[in-house]
Amino acid sequence: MWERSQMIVGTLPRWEAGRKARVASTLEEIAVLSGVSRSTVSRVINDDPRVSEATREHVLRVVRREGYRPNLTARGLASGRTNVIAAVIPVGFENVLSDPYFPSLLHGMATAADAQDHFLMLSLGEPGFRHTVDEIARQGVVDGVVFSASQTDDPLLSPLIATGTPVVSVGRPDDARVSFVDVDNEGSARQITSHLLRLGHRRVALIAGPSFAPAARDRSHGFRSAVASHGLRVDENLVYEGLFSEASGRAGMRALLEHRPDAVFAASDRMAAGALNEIRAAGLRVPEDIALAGFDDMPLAREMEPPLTTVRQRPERLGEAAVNLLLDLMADPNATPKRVMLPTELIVRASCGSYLNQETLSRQERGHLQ
Amino acid sequence: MWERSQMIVGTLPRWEAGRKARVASTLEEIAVLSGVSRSTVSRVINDDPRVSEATREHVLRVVRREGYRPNLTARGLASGRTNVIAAVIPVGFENVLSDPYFPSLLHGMATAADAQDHFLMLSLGEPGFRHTVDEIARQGVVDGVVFSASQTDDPLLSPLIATGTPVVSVGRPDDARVSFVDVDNEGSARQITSHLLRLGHRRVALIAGPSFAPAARDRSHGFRSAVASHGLRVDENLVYEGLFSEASGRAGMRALLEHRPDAVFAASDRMAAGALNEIRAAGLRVPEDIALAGFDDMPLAREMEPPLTTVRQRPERLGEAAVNLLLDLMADPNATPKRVMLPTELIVRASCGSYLNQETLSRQERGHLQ
DNA sequence: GCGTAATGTGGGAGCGCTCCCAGATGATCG
DNA sequence: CGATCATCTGGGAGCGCTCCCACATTACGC
Repeated sequence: MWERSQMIVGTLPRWEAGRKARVASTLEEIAVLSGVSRSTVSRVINDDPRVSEATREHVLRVVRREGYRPNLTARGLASGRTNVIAAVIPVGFENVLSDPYFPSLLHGMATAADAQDHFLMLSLGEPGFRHTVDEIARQGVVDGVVFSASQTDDPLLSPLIATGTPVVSVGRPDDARVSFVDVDNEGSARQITSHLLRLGHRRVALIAGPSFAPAARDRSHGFRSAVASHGLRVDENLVYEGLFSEASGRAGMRALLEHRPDAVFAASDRMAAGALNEIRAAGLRVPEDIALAGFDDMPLAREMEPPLTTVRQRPERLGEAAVNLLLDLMADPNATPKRVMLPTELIVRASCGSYLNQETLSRQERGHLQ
Repeated sequence: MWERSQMIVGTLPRWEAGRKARVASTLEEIAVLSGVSRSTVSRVINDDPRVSEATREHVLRVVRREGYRPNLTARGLASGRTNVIAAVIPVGFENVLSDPYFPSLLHGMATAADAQDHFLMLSLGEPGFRHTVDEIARQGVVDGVVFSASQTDDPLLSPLIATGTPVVSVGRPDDARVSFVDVDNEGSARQITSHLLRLGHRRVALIAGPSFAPAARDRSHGFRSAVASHGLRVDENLVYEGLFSEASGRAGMRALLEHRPDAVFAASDRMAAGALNEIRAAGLRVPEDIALAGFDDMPLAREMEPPLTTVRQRPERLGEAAVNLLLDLMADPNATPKRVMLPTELIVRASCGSYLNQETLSRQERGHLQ
């Protein structure tokens, strides 16, 4: 039921259009005003050391007085660099409701870009968009691209690589040619699974992410490796492949329950939330009957009842690292592909039934890890 | 308690750098290859009608065969337009956790921009950022700006206007010179308040947004106007000014409870969520003891217990409308400022204690509204 | 004192486009 | 059949910068 208010288009009182403040707007003008050549002004603007201190000061004074700003388009044309980098965000990113992953990622990218005097251009990897990122790259608008990996081996990536534009992926891509930043999904999954095992659980189930996603595969490997290193073998009945979504978490838990797990590691917090609902629906309790752990540490994890033990990753840091890596790559165009792994944190909360206090547990785990 | 995995920087196996596919890359080259002049190719590329059909076809064939893309930087320098618009997102936007407002807004802007062959540049309005949007505008990188109003009269806005760059604000700004898109906050607030009053509530309280935010002021006016038009006067004890946040909603509700409201309109869903918690903590029930309504219809509203009656606004539509309005303004540089009001929907859920079914209520309200 | 650097500075060419004007061609018409 | 016009095409002049090379000036060595 709803009432719809109407759309209104109106006109505001006319206002004396803000005349642009009168400013000297070209290098040439500044040159004339300060009695030097265009070249010298250019050197001053670009912090070229081959300018005498006196000249520099004088020119800078004129520049400031006139409020001069170099025209970046002209600079781009002459120098072949635009100082713009593109951020490619995958399909349907706004549907990832209540998940601040992409906003945080973007924030990190914007921060790093700004700090290094670059600009961020947003490119959505949606089907139906007319301007794909490879086209943008080929039109010379951007110097490099941060590719925020879609869940699958994205069809946008290959054409982009073919343009020769420097690319950094956020999250390990399928294509081994591209540099990337990522968290240690495998190690983190191993760590949190070990945590469950050390608490005495023996039938630890896995609600995995989709196998086409490298991050999901890595987390599954970590899980398996942890189980194996505790001298157990993985019961395939206790492994379910979901889609990272809450719904698939529920479905997974429903399937797993009949095999009576005593603990569950869900490869995303959202799947863990779904699993929790299903466990409740079955009349069981967390953590008393089944221990539960997730991955991501999104805000949701803290707010769950009970709060969720999980692995914290920091999307903002990923974004910063991606941009910094990209800028490195751009500086040295025939550098070899690089990878950067960012640290994660194991966040222990009530959902795994740890009765040890944090101090103790911390010491235990450290001991175990070395 | 946490364990920190280490940061790792590694090198990937060297890969034969993807040589750029050999492509003709300038107008001049295409001109030579197709035996016409640079000017003619330019006309073809820009859909200029003054080209014979035969020539056009021929040139287009060559263009396609060579995979030629015009260099947008050069075009920008020559034409004075870059086809780039900036989106300014206010301070701390990633902190608005679990609120998909900005992602949706950006998505809408990106969609509209792409459809009209423009690019979106992201500019964060954070203190500490080196490159403010007015500077970006003055450097000639963008043709126009969509300013996503921060809560307060943003200090970034004035310098931006002074540059003479076309600006559209999302949400009514304090400055009357700028065009904007917005939802009808006042009308929508009046409507949802009337809804509460028509359900028989007489002591309807308001948890308002911060008075420095135009949207908050408008919603408060709507509330007051509805109360007045029902022949009641506003009890100032039943009005609390919050900050749109959940915490301020709780605090507001705590203050209001002693004045025994029978209904509460919170000017944001987050404040409504806070109010709900406080009502519960006081041992009261929603909607039996106190009816509750919010504003925004964020996902949270649907998931609350009970689900929240609220006003739905669509950030994505706002983003699209803002970009479209901006492009209109850019096309006609000395147009008068314009405003566009987008429709909202009253979403009736259980929290207001409506015992009427939706059909009936809908008819009633329609009758009442005309 | 002169050669040789080192240090500053100026000017030209050119980045790849757009935009304007001039010219060529053919159609139309009194 | 020349004048007039519409239609199409070509070339020049820039847009505001960077980058390179040439030149002027001063510093330093023996």
